[in-house]
Amino acid sequence: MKKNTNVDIIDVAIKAGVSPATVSRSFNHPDKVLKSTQKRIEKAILQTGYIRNRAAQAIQGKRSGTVGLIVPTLDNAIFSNLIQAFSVEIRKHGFTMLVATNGYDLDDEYTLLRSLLEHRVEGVALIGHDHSKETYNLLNIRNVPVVSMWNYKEDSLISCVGGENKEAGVEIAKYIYDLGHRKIAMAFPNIEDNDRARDRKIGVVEYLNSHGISIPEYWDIKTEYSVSDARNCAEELFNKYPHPTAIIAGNDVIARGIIYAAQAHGMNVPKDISITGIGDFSSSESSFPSITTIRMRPNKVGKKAASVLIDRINGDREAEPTRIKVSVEIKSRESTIYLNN
Amino acid sequence: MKKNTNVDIIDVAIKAGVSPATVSRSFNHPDKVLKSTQKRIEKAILQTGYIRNRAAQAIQGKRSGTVGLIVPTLDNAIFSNLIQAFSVEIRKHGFTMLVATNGYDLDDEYTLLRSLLEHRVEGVALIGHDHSKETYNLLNIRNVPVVSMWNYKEDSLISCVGGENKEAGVEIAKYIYDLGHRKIAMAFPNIEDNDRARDRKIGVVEYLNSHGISIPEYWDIKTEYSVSDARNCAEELFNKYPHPTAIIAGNDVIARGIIYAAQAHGMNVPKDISITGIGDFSSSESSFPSITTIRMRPNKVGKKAASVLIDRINGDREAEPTRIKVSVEIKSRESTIYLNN
DNA sequence: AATAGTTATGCAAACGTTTTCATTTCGTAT
DNA sequence: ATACGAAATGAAAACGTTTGCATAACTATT
Repeated sequence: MKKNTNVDIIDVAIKAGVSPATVSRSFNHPDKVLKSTQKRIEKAILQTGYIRNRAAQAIQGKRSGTVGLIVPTLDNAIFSNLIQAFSVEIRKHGFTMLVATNGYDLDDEYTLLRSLLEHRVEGVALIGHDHSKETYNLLNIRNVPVVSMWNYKEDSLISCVGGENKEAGVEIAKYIYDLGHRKIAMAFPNIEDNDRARDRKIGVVEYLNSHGISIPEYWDIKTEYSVSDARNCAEELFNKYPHPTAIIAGNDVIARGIIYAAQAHGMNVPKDISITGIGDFSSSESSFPSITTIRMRPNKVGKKAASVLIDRINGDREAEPTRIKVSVEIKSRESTIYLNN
Repeated sequence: MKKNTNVDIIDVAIKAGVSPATVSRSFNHPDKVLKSTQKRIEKAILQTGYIRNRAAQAIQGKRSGTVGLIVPTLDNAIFSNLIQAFSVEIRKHGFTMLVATNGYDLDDEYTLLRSLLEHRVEGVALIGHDHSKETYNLLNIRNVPVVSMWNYKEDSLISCVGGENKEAGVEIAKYIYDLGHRKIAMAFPNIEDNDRARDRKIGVVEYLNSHGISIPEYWDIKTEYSVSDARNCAEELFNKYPHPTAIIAGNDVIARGIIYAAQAHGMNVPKDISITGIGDFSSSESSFPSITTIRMRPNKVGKKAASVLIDRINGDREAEPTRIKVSVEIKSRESTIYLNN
């Protein structure tokens, strides 16, 4: 079997009896090439096993055919739905996705962004609005099309697609409050450098405060974004402190961990304790008990963010940021119950 | 703020008072450049805001600094752990990852592979050994370093890192059999084009058959790889057919869905029914009940596969495939119980 | 002090495309 | 048949690096 790492556009051109320019045009501006010529070129491509070289294309300074994505982690369900939707949509438009994870570290994010720009991605997608000064600066200087996913902010510096996380916090707090709960705990991750979690938590706290409820320190659980850590933290609460009648979790993954902890502790969810999430990831509806949560529409956000990004890539570089607010909505399910005493 | 999309290696060279060649060398062969010269170059880079152009580097035909990854889906926990580990390791060696999802479609996979090769990835990682003729052919013709993750095969055509999935099937079946279960159901996804699932299922069926157990059609559940579909399928089983005392699921995600179905049906896991997974994903240990499963070490596989791939990128192109078997091991947890009647 | 060997740097030719501009070909109206 | 505009194609320069070869600047050896 002959190895052909080296067949180029010229070989194809010769085989097809045309010039390299025409072959190039048949890829990039097919309408400018005669149908019959295209056929000959396609045949030549098949015969030679040619694979076009995007690097050589990218060097022209125009298109690289790639977009970059930086997410905190791939390790759990949190961003899975979102990324999958984003990836599929991006692909539809002929782009390939470069992915990097920063482990919630903003300095690392800057390095990753640089690395993506070295590869001349045509656009970049990030999560949320908490990014380092350097990151914003670099995006601005290079004038890269960029979209932030997962949190809506009406005065964001960059385009964004997402729900309003503070509103999500308010909604879930209101829901729990309206069910009659007054002894309420929270479980949130570190809110520093994480605007989504911060906004949610602020929403929850502000709503409860304004209704005369303040959450004591020992009911203000700090957890990582993982089922296991959430479970551990919740178990500590159940073992050491008075039990609340409801726990508001920062997202569905955390909620899940808390539910496991409650069940392991012999409690019934929701009879003994109501637990809520935020996010509505794909398995939240089918778990048992299913999780009462705020629907943040990860699929819609991912898909929409992809098209916003592509529009900006193809469009006006100087335009105002595009900001799309995806409505949030309470999904009432089995993990919560009306408190009647 | 001035926009500088266009500063190149020559600008840096001028600023630093050296030739472009020296700047280039300071990136790629720093040992060949005087320390003091490097300092001047670094300073010039900072002053100009230069970001090197990997496309122009890639065009030399040597390094692109990227590797490609094709996975069936990003949508759930199945590959999350694996990809995260792979991504982190790849990054340590200065590579950026191009990711594509094929939705378990092998024809699509071929198209994606082509697309990755257009971007001149230096290596490719795939899942399992079921790939189209065209895919194998293309990999061979282009002589791309490649590694297959998640399934070990001693005579694989390409390098691989993973556990022996058939063995995993045998182990879990043996475990359930040894607990005294004889009325056993299975829940697997479509095994066509999916060697991992197929091998597991074969292992289960062969072991049980050789011990005189055959699984009736209505206990041979076909499900998708999702919590929700698994739950639906299991609910159908519970509603319509005699109950088995144990269900062997194709992976932990499916097991989770079945557990939810059982609980929703008022059963206690494991008292009323034992349920097992395969895989041991990060949340399997901390769920309630925790899942008895086969540990397939996704983190280790991802990390190891990354280093195998990098070794092959840097090493001998004609070498025999590297095959690394990651041991599988039963993790006995709460979702199973000894059957005493 | 002269020579050989070593190290650091520069020069210029590649790498494989895309695109502008020029040219040819074709169809159509006269 | 002739001229004209439109459509298709070709020629060649450009994109921003890397690298082999040549040269210059040292170091060490005698």
